Amino acid sequence: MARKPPTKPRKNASQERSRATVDALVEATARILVKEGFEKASTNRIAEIAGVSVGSLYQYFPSKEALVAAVIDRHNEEIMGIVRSARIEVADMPIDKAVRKLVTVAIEAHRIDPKLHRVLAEQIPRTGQLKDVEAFNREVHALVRTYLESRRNEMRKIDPALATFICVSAIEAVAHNTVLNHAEMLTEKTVRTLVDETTRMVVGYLR
Amino acid sequence: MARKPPTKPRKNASQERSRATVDALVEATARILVKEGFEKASTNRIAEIAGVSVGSLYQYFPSKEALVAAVIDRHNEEIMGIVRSARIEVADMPIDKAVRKLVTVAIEAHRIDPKLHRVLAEQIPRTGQLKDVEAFNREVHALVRTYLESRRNEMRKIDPALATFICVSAIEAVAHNTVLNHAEMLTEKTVRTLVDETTRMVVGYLR
DNA sequence: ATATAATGCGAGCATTCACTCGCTTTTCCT
DNA sequence: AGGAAAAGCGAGTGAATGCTCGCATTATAT
Repeated sequence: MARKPPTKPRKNASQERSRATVDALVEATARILVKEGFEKASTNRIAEIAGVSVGSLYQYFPSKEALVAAVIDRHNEEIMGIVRSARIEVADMPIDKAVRKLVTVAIEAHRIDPKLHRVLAEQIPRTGQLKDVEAFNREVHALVRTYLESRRNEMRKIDPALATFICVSAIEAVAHNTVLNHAEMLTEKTVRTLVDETTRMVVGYLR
Repeated sequence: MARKPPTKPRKNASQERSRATVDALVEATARILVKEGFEKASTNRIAEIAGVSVGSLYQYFPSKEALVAAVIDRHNEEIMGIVRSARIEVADMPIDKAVRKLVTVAIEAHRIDPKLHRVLAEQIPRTGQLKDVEAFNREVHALVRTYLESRRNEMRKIDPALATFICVSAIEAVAHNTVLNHAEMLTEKTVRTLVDETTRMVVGYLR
């Protein structure tokens, strides 16, 4: 992500300034993606919005793709933060409570920055970044699978990997479609109903 | 889709020739998308592969986007054909049989042209075409909802629109992820297990 | 046969855009 | 203070690409 130094930096140098530049670039990219869409996100424009020159941009990001990847990563990292802590919180809960929590978290996670989420889902051609996204996906699966394995006694006999695949697919799809279709017009009540129903489906399936 | 004629055609003229051209263009677009990806699909290249000149291309398609949209439409139409006939077939079945059929069909539909499906899902920036895809989506929902409404007596008390949303989301997600992750390495047995499990989840949820 | 419309052609235009490079400014270290 | 490295600059380059336009070829009608 950072530049390849021609020689090693003597100390930490003025890292402050450059980190601010990097942040500004990523932030500008995200803003353009949300407000004007992927097509308008040219490197020149990103640099302009970031208040930085194109030259500086290329000092920190080897390509436009890398910039978009950074935005995706930042967003995914935010989501994973929530998911990871939910996984911990859920560790000692019985299945019905746990599933409810996970479903809630899934919807919450998708609601972090719905506009950005939408752009990432609809407009970004996944080329190369696929590996990163897949990694996050695998982590989610692993997190859920270990939980299910720890609660085998509350469940019917079923392959944990398979159960994970089905449950995660279903939960994610509901969360995803909810956010995409109903955008930001989502009442508390609607969300609760959705959570109730999805929980019911998943719990009913597991045992 | 067709050109705007400067004057009305006298008869049906040599429509044969032009229809062949249009077909060749759409087919070439699909082939390039599958074999070389979206980025390589320039209008010049599409024309070249179709054995047609760029000029002719623009006689029938006002833009590159229109060409891609045609490919998407053709693919969606193929899928909808299967789904529509499944809906009819399912009309008089009880819920468990019907759901099983619909789940099977969902996976089958996604398996029609997995490579194309993957490219469309991963690489095509949805800009403008959104409306079309949304229309297909709405039709699927309508098809399922009318079925559920006709079987209300076999189900617990539940809002049909909500039930449709949850079931369709879940089924589509399983089908989609199955095809995307496991590509074309899918044994009959695996598919049957997947169908069994998904059916179990959905039927259990509905009643 | 001749006129008219339909279809097809493809070199080239105009534009966009990712990216480079030579240079200046800022920061750090001694 | 002075020198070196880090950070920043932005006009310019080269390549790609969507699309046009004037002309050529083929089909249809009279």
